[in-house]
Amino acid sequence: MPKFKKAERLCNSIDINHLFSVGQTISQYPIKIKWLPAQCDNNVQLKVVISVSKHRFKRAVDRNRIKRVMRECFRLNKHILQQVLETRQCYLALIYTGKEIADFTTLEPIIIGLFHRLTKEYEKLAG
RNA sequence: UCAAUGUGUUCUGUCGCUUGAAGAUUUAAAUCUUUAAGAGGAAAGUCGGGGCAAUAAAGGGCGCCAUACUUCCUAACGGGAAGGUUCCGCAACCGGCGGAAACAGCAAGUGCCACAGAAAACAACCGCCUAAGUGAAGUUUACUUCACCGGUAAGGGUGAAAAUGUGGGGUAAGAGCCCACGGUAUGAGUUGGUAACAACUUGUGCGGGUAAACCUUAUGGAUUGAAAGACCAAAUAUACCUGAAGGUUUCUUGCAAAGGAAACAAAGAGUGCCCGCUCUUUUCAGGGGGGUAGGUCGUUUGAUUCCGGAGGUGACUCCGGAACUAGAUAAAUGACAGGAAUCAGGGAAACCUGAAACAGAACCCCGCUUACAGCAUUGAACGG
RNA sequence: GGCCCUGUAGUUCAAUGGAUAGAACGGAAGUUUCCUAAACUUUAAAUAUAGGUUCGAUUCCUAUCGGGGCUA
Repeated sequence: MPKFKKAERLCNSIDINHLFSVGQTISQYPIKIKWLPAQCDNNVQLKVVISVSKHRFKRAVDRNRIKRVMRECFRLNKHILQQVLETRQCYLALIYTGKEIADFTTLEPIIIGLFHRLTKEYEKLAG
């Protein structure tokens, strides 16, 4: 069963700053992904930040809604990345750049496509 | 339609998140299994007030800020309840009802009042009056005219606002100068009321407005906010202490052994020299304080919620019983699928299609303000 | 989370409670020119919203809605 525990979230502010300053970007409307190969002590393959801009969505209800939908998409589809990574590790930041509130049904294919692109990029970088 | 009050849809399946409890695995932590719980009436705005914490404190004054009819409620408040007064409205008078009020003091001081207007505050520009006083002229010799000195707020196209209204007396002309009836401010007394205040009697007064202008009076307020604060504590550097290794030079106490102090950087000093020994520097090891990353507590048992009874016009209070009810921290409370109830449209019906607001806890309470679909209840001011 | 400041033409700024809210740049129209630029003339355009105090509010007060800053 796909799960999403606290250990898979990126909470350290130093790591987050490093990811946003050094990491590489791929994007497809309305989602942008920053990613960076990393090394960490734990046995976790992926560490993720999910972010929605306060500037675009002023009400907290809307932001929570989008973040929950994005988290659900990541939870159900992260096996695509995990197969490629095997024992290696990676930091991710999912950023929502759209202006309207999106459904689960519209977001899921976009995220699957982005993850497939990301696997190709990662293999190019690694090997 | 508007306003107020109440309510703020719900069930099942699969997968997932946070916290608590129990059990298992293993290495203390992590993982797995079972089970329980998991967003609002405003969680929002951050506008008042309080708890709590730190800092400063022996107390007081000035300053600054806030409040301002009365009594009460409350932990407290700029909140609330009941009442009073003034104003507005319900078509005028009376009563009644509905609504609003930053509702102490410009009769303490200072400032301001554009334009217009004689004048915007110690009112004399025009007008009215020459009775009294002085001078001149005329003649009827005690009068007239003129001038000076004056008197006067009754009238004057303005303005938001022009000096208490009407009538009479009075006067040279006038004037609360006097009188009557009013208006209004205030002092005293009586009655009613806890009080604000009301009614009546009586004295004194009446040169505008503005305090959401400075200000005066009275009352209250220390400052900063959980990112407060308390505790534990990697890595790195290290004050200090102990032990081991380990020099040189100088001074000093002492017969000597030995001890003390200072400097130097790779050794120095102590004996005439060497070995040895001692000290210092230095190096290593251990301890150790403060403290960063990080973590724990603060943190959810409280001015708590529900039920019943009693008191009070009411806000609210008291008594008894029962219950434990989110606790995240780059931030959980979700996703998908299928129903039920509500509303709208279509349809004879079965049913089909669509809609469902405002909005997301962050230390905790009490209020206020603002937003709000649908449903329910209540109200939306009259007689003589 | 907490604490502050601020809102005026399209933009940047003025205006002691007092006449029709002013200036610069920009916009529009015209003059000039063969055309453009420059220059000149004219013109449109604003007090965030809603109440209140006052004779009168951009200014004073209250609430709401925006914008910005500080605090780790």
